[in-house]
Amino acid sequence: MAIDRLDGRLIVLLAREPRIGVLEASRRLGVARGTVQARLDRLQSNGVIRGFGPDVDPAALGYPVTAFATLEIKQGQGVDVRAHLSSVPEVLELHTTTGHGDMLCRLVARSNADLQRVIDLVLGFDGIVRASTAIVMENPVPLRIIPLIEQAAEDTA
Amino acid sequence: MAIDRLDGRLIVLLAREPRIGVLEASRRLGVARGTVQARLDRLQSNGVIRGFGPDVDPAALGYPVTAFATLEIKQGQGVDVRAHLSSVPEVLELHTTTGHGDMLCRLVARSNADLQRVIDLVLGFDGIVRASTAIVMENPVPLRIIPLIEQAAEDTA
DNA sequence: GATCCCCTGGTCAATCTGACCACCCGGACG
DNA sequence: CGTCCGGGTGGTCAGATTGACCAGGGGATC
Repeated sequence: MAIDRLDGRLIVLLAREPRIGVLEASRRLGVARGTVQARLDRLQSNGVIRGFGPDVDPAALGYPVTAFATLEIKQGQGVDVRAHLSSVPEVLELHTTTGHGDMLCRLVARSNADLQRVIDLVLGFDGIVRASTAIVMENPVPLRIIPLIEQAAEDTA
Repeated sequence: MAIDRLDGRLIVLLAREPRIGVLEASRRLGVARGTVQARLDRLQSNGVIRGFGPDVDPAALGYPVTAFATLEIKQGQGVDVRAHLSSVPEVLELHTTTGHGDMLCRLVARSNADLQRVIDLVLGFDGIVRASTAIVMENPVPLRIIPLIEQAAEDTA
């Protein structure tokens, strides 16, 4: 979808200060409130903005350990493995990929020791041939979207 | 932090229906509005809920291709590599990890062809010895937090 | 038994929302 | 050249929500 500079500024503004309402946003952006409302509606129906769900920190919840596991799947077991993995709460996301592994998943655990339990849970399923796990030490760039927004806004404009 | 069942239900409710306000949430949960307000305040100051930023879909922005790159870094170049990667908008997150690679990053691109440009951008920096990229085909489990919340709420309770 | 913390149920003024409206502008088009 | 149309502007409106209070009730703890 076309994201112009105003859309970009609006999203960035919302990302930086989620609490501000439509009215305040319109003041900051120097446009009429109706404009901001219309843009927001459009961005949401476009699917550019999926929603404003709470941003939960697993670490604060007691799951400070993050790891990525690359899984190799037995031919034809894909569907079952997905179902299995999606039933494990500690699996935060799962992707099927090209390359060495067949799937990549993000895990969290209460501790390094607890990670063993989680990995056992994940692997305790027929259909997974091999797994290799990388524990996250630092997170120099936390999941972000602002720079991409800004680039998209520039590109379109 | 301690997350009891009420906190859990509150977060899940907010995650499912971000639009509802404190008042409606209190009705749904069957507690007083002040209680919900107090819980929310606590969760936010605890850092359990980081905020309510817009949930932006890179695909809808024109970046439908996602990939994960495992990077191997030349000894002592870590800091510079991080700075370099954080300057690339298409790098959505970056982790330092144990295991085969030294870093893992999530990339997006406008197309498979464009991914080449992004990878060249990422690798166009002295200090990265080797990189292996896995393109995401499907995303059977999109980044989620609800199941973990529910488990954490039960564990504490 | 006394104390403390949390939740309850109520009120209040201030604010924001979502919905309208008439009007104006620039670009596209016949 | 004139017209149409989408988008932005500035304004109003009633209704809903927020954030701030308060006194009181329980339950848990010591």
